[in-house]
Amino acid sequence: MSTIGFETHDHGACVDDAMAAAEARCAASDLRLTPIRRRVLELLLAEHRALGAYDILGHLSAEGLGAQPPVAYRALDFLVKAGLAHRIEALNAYIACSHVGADHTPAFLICRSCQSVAESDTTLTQGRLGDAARAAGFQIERTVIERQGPCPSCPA
Amino acid sequence: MSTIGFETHDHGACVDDAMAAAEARCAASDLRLTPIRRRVLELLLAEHRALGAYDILGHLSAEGLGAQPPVAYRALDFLVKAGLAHRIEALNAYIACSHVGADHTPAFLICRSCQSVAESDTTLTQGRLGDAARAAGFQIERTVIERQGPCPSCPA
DNA sequence: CCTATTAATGTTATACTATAACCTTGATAG
DNA sequence: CTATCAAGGTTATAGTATAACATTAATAGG
Repeated sequence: MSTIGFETHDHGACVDDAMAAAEARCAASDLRLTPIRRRVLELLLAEHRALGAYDILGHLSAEGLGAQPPVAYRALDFLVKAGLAHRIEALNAYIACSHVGADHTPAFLICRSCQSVAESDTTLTQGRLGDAARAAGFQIERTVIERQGPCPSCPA
Repeated sequence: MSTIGFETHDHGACVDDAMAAAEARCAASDLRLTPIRRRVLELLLAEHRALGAYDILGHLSAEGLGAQPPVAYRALDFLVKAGLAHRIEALNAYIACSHVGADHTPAFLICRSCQSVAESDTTLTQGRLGDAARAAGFQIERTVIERQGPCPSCPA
């Protein structure tokens, strides 16, 4: 299991790599990374932090890329469906995926102060919780795992 | 690990037991289960299903117990803080707790068709995901685990 | 090349979710 | 009995999300 988000790192390279991975994935899957979608992904990648749809929309409209809510929501929906971003349910917000390419069940560590988000890529929970679900006759399609607390950089 | 929600059961007794447990907990912790709070808990217990704040408000206002959003949100906040109900983040909705008394980390199985919710009481995930969090210097205060899919009663 | 078709974007309007702020009422303790 | 505080009442507004329809752009087939 790897965790990305709270370590210091070469963020420029991190963003470049992620954009390259996104390009590759879209090319391979015949998905279109249009200017708006691309820009939204860049905005999300710029911070390891969850951004609301209206935060995104603010940036877009400042850049003349669209001023109405559907513009932001459509781009975010595309990125989420394409596996390039995740929705953080507990915050009604969005974050770029840190593990593009892997078909994964993400688990997030969310700072309640600064809204930094670390993504733990894990399939480990599938085991026992999956057993309980199967016992109940329930077929899991989507899993949300979000843990909140103070991050290493914020006061407890 | 026990799962409550999709099995058939004596629902009258289930509700009665839960109300009794809630009364006991409030008495023991010096919490006030006022008429509105009590009624909201009853409404949540009546179904093993997530209800939105405005669903609750609709019932309350039909019964003359308050017509404005804060009435419902305050009661729901109280119940959640008291451990008598949980918020389902993925649905922006609320459900009665199935394990009153236990200090637990709930995991939910949520039907995407009928919005039935089963609560799995589990501390099992604490282990490995907790390790990852500790390694990242992250102190977990709250955990959201929500899994969605078709339930046994709904078409896949 | 042209045009039929589909995907994406633009736009308006509105629905749904949630809380701030302030005031009134009622319970409780001293 | 009254000071204090918790709960509830009310108005207004903030924040999140989508339906519906018009327009434009990309692509494939002729």
